[in-house]
Amino acid sequence: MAKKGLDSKIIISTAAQLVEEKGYDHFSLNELALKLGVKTASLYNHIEGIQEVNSKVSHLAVSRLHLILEESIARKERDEALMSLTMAYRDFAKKNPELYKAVIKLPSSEDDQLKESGAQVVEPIIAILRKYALNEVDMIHFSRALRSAIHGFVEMEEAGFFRRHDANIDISYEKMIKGYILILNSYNN
Amino acid sequence: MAKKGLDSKIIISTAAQLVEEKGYDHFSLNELALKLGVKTASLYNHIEGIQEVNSKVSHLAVSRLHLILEESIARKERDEALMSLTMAYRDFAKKNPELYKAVIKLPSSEDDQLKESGAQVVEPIIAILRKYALNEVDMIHFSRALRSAIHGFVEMEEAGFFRRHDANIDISYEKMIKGYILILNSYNN
DNA sequence: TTACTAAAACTAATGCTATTAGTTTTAGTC
DNA sequence: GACTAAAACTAATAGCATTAGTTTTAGTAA
Repeated sequence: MAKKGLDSKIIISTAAQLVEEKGYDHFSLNELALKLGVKTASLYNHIEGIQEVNSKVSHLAVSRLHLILEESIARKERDEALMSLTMAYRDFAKKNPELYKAVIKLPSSEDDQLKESGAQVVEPIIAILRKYALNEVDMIHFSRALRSAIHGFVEMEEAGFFRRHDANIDISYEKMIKGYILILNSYNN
Repeated sequence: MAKKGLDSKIIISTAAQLVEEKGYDHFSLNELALKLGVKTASLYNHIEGIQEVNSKVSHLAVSRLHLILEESIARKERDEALMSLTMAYRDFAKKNPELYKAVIKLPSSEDDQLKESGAQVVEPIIAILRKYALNEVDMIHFSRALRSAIHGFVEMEEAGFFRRHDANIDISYEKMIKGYILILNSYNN
């Protein structure tokens, strides 16, 4: 019963690990406590409840995605940067499918947090778009469409919606991105 | 304790109603039984378990969406049909946000069922695309991109990701769809 | 070195959840 | 009117999140 040196950070990163191992929908505080070598009730010395854990796991997921997106566009710009970012995004979702599910679940309650976290994914996209000749409003319209396409694609792919045909799925994705790049370049320059 | 005349159909449609009322994540067999005026255990005379209910609710959701998509393209074709279908899709998701969540959850276990249900949404889209000059493979690539964009958009909108700016969200959607129509028409004709 | 305190662990209990086993009632048929 | 199978029931189990109350620990002050 010695103090285990638990803190919120260890709890959340272990939770994220558990989410990836057992699946987002099968995460439980019991298993989390077990993995931490602690009784379930003891977790409540460090957390408010399970929804706080879920929320923080979502923020962790977004942070990791953000990091990867930033890395993907380092020393790149325009078409090359956009292709690199979108590939890195899908790669992240494929390597961390269960954790990625947490990204879309950022609880809509805590609105300010949501804004900040949402911004983490938009930010590198906007950074790329600034190198094209779009006005501010069109940039937002375009970024929404692009994020929709990327997120929609990786989620539907993971859910198994794109299994049916013999059309190669990597090519589908690449063609989709190239379509966006085409539209982007048509704005002028 | 008279027989209540329960059957799978009534159970599933009531479940769908409950999902919409209480939210997809707060659905329970207890509340379902309560709403049907029956004890929870009695449900098991008609269903295997909760995952069967979830699965069938998903199929119901897809069927309803399919119906609406078919209606939306009746007596229309090409650009007009595509615009109508995509607007109807988003409309459905906005009017039935909780039920729409069931659409993406078609359990990946039952593969054959999944193929069939997935097909229900692709089918009317493919029907429209046949009027354009795409070959079979490009049609599949394009339909994947389009479905990704539509689904991604409505899900991210519902999750609250598009709240930040003053760019009008309806216009974002319309511009996105018009982008796809532009690409589609560029294939030739 | 001892006493005190607050944090962090614990045990135990509550009320949800889905599910199963066994029992009683009902509706329809022979 | 008796029989049968379906469909309701009651009761119990196991797992879940959460809360209250208790004990232990680590660190500080006397």
